[in-house]
Amino acid sequence: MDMQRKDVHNSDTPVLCRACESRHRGVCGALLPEQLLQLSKHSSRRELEPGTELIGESTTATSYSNIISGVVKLSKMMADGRQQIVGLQFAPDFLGRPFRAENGVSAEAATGVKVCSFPKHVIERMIGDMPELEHKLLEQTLTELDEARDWMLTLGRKTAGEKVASFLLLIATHAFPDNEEDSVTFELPMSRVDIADFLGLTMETVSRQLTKMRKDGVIHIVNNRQVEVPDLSRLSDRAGF
Amino acid sequence: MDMQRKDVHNSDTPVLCRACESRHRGVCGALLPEQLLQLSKHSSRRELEPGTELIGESTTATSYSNIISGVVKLSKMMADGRQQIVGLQFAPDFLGRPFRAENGVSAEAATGVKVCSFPKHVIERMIGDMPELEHKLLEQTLTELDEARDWMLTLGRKTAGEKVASFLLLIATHAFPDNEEDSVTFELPMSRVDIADFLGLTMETVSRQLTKMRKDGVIHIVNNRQVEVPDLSRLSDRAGF
DNA sequence: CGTATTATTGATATCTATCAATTCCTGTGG
DNA sequence: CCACAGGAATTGATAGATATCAATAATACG
Repeated sequence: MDMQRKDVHNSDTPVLCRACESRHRGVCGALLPEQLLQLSKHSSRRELEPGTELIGESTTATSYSNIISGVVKLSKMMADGRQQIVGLQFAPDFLGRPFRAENGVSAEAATGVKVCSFPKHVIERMIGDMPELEHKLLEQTLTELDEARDWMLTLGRKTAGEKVASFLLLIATHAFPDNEEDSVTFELPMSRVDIADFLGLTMETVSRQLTKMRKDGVIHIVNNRQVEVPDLSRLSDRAGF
Repeated sequence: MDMQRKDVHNSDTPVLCRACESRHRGVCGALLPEQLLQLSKHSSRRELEPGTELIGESTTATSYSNIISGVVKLSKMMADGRQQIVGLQFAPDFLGRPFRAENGVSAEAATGVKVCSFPKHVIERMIGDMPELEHKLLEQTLTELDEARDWMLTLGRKTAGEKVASFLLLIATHAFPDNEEDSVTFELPMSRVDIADFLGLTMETVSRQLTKMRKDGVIHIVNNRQVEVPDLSRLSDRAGF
């Protein structure tokens, strides 16, 4: 079931969208050129530095965004400062919660991020008019729910070593969604502290596990951020699959 | 925004639904009497013993259900047997994943459970016809996603004591959604092993933490399953809020 | 009642966190 | 291009929390 619509005549497509990498992906993929035009009238593209906050944990969102490129981290914090990253969002994910007053999580650019944003009321009206759009939203939400539950297993039942391997596998598969090779090289989208906050560990434990995997030849650490995995199936084994 | 429709004339309502506790709740609340009639032609009520499996982790679901009463636990298992409960579902939650081939989780009756089930294709056709129904589904999915992320914080960053307190609080609030009192007594819907699998702990640790809370006067354990909480705010403090 | 299951309690082992140095990158200015 | 500063990451020593293994106690059930 392919929801994407290809524009036969580019002239129908709004200027802003014409060069957009996500034109046919994510929620925009569900829109007709005419609807896209409507939306694009109110939308704006922004580039965000790593660390920029997009959404506060208990603020009411006034705008929604499509991620064009980069990685956004969603996190929750306890009163005493303990933090847990509850999800990573990649292009072309949709960012924001229609019909929900509070967000419950804060969203922050992990890497440099390009987004296309539009005001809350515009998208909500369009959703009311277009079942197709709401369907797309349900699809993404179901996917996020599956990912959240997968990660609950990781957080609750895996050892530190398995957790770190699971994280590397997650990044590797998202960086190269349809990779067929055994070997991949990729850039980690975040610091050791962030990785620890995603895995429910400390920075030191993450570091030690990375070192261990390096010594065992499962990974090669090019520099702090670049990692090479010579054999994905060995990494997969380490992740507990 | 109240999605429920009250039937002015009961005569419109199908016999099966007339006495149903969930008639105006969950997905059924979004349906008109005539649509309800359509659905009820293919639906059947079942009562399930504790421990009955509703959905297998990697099986394709052929039917969907509304929970009328009781608690259903959703869980994931690793190859070596480690288990993690990734969610609890209470009435009037909807059980099943439209548009998704695999379930990814297994569902099992934690307590005795009453459900109202209908075949996959019936509900999927109705969803196509009724945006309202899909909206309801999106709402529930968003709620489940929020709950999953809350629990990720619990699993990743809370201590054993905080985890057990969080669990008791979860059950207390679901058993009595609009309780105003300080004090509540309720029945735990599952065994110590299950609680441990939900919290990412061992049975022994759960037991020790319960004993500790009992000695500290935060809870009173009537018997293995019955728990009394004299002061919910003290429990709340223990949960890390 | 007596038996089987479930839960508690105890002793010890193991894993991860914490605290404390280094060491390694990265980026900047000479 | 090199030296240096500051942050990020690694490594080491130790403490603390939870798991594991084992025994006992309580509860549910026939």
